[in-house]
Amino acid sequence: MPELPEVETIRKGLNKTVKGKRIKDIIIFLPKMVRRHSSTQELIRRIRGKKIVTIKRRGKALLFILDFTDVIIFRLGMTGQMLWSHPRAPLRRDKHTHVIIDFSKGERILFKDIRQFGEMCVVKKEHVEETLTMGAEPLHRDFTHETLKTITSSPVKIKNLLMDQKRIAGIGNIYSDEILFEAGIHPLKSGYLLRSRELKKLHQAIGSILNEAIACKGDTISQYRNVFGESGNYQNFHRVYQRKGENCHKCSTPIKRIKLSGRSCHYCPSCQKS
DNA sequence: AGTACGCCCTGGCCGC
DNA sequence: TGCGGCCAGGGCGTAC
Repeated sequence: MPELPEVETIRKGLNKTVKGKRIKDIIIFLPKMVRRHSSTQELIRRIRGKKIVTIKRRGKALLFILDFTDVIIFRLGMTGQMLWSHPRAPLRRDKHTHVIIDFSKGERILFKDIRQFGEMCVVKKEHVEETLTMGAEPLHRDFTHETLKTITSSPVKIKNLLMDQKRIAGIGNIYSDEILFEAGIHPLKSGYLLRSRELKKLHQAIGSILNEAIACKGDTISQYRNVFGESGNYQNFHRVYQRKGENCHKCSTPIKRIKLSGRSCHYCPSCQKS
């Protein structure tokens, strides 16, 4: 389940491997992975022969900036992977490889996705934002205490606020649980009930947890791998996520798990007060 | 407006 | 070495 830290790790790997290179061809094995296009032919036509200027990230989306006007947007969904295959390596396509981007000398990027919730599309640079409709970037310098205060001025439960991509981009189920534990805030608390001190802790926790996870090269619960096929390490440092019944590291109270809007939600009933 | 829930989808796991 | 049933959830659509 790639969230911001996993996508950021993949982005770095892509910039190490295929930045500045020209796309020789793109092969779509599963047409439904391509969204927002009348035909895959149209998408292929716009990508083939183009150079990748750089790879950026917006929330959980990867942006391949092409010369001169287009951008390829990839969303990895739950189980999407972007795997780099070095030049002259034998092609290893399994049934979950839905898209292959070919460079020269057999160098490739494989877009794999077991559950097929991922997607890709091509849009003009100036249409990226309106296509994604995402909120604030939590690691950007303009994500201030005031930004967070505005975002959380709502009766919506704080866990849902953090996961709402239109408010904050890139935080999913794992990191929202971890961030709320770190900030000592109960997941069911309404955003507008947060006191100034809690907002400050939440703002700090968003930065520290996401950066810590990036330093670990992401979180490998099951499917996540970076472009080199390597796992991340953050799963070894979970404070609450998938630790139902285990003791809280701070107070030894068993971690609770509840359902919220169809998603599992983990927290310490003692450390996280409503 | 906020929330619940179904849908897309596959693999892992459980019970028999 | 089955097999049915359930679960995981990102994002979106729909219903209340």
